[in-house]
Amino acid sequence: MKQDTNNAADLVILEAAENLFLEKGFALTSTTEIAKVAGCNQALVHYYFRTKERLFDAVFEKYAGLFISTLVQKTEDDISFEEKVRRKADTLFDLLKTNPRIPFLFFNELNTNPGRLSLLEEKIAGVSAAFMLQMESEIQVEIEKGAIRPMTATDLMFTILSLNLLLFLSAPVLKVMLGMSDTAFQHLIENRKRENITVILKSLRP
Amino acid sequence: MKQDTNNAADLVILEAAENLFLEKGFALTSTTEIAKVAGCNQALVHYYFRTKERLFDAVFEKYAGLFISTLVQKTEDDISFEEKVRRKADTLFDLLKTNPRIPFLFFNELNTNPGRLSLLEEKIAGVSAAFMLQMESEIQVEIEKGAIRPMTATDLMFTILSLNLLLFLSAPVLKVMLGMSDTAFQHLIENRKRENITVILKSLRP
DNA sequence: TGCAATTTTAATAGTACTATTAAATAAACA
DNA sequence: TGTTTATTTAATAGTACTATTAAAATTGCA
Repeated sequence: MKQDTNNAADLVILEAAENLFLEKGFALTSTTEIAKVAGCNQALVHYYFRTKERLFDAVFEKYAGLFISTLVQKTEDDISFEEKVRRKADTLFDLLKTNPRIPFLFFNELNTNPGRLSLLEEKIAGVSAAFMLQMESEIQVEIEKGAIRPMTATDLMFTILSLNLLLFLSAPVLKVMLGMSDTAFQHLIENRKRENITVILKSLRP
Repeated sequence: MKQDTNNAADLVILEAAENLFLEKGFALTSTTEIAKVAGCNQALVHYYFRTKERLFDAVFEKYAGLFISTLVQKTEDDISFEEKVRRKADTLFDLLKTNPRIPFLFFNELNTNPGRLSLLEEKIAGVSAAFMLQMESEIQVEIEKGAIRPMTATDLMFTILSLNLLLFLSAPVLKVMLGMSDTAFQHLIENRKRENITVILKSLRP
């Protein structure tokens, strides 16, 4: 592999693969191209990862872990429910801003390769159940106080996810449609962040 | 082509292609497979459509037209603004319910093949501008009345689209994650329809 | 019926991709 | 240094796919 880097070859390959998968998805990315971007022979990709599938799994698992752990992260205790919701949306938004192409990759691959679902399933099962139960009970308290309207934790999480995910899923379309520069688009993103949080918080109202 | 149908061959091919594209996307669908599903020789696919790309464009344009025209459809005049919003969300939801895989196909292809964007762009340009202006002025009236909070037509449309699109984009994931039967999933969908409309209407509040 | 146009097929050229293998090179180490 | 181990490459087997072509089958119609 290239001598101008002290990274281990497998990491260089992994990074090249990651970028290409994020750009074009699994099907349209070839190991030949990954090798070219990584600056090595195509056989080396297979030497380290055996199959293109395993290489993809490595990328997929990395980000699945990152997203899931962020989503189920417990917020501080000594803040209001509204503030907790705000922070949850905020954290998700920032994670997406740093990894804007991940939703595309996930939806694409989960839709085309149902087998990948089971991989995600086992990863999510334990952690999410605990988190959702906790949230459910907090919501129940708020409802009984009359602070928010009747709803479930699933309802709320789905709203938060929908608003934030779709922004980044549609980013490439929006950029072209609105003929925006990258900085103009950053502004739109920030505006929409505020709008998303507004919608989420208003949606709680009794 | 199969003799047990009186459909023209090109329509049978188009329908087969449509189903496969919706199931697996452009890249993972081969003309060989399309032919097999259509019950004809693979060369016939190329005889009628010349390239796989053109065949895809036919499917893409059909649904782009359907979705765009539904989205910019003017609602009746003699109903309240809130009712207009409700009906817009309602119509979109029903369209998605009838064509649940279209969002996946669109996002997938617009993300992987940026060239397709220009095709969509010209289709959308004229009609959407007029619709959005109309909506913008109606919103302005409501804001001045103090009936709704300050917001733009883009804000509102984005909220409506986010909530409804993501439900169907994530359907395959949800089905597996929640281990649901098809009928149980239909229930979830209908519940979420109500929830979406609730969120949208609450988000208008001053 | 017989001819012309259309539709369908078999065969295949050409390309690209995944994965493997065996050989070459470099690193580790005693 | 010499030998073992790990890394990298060139070569290639094997497969699948798009698109074309020429011939066969079918259809429409004079």
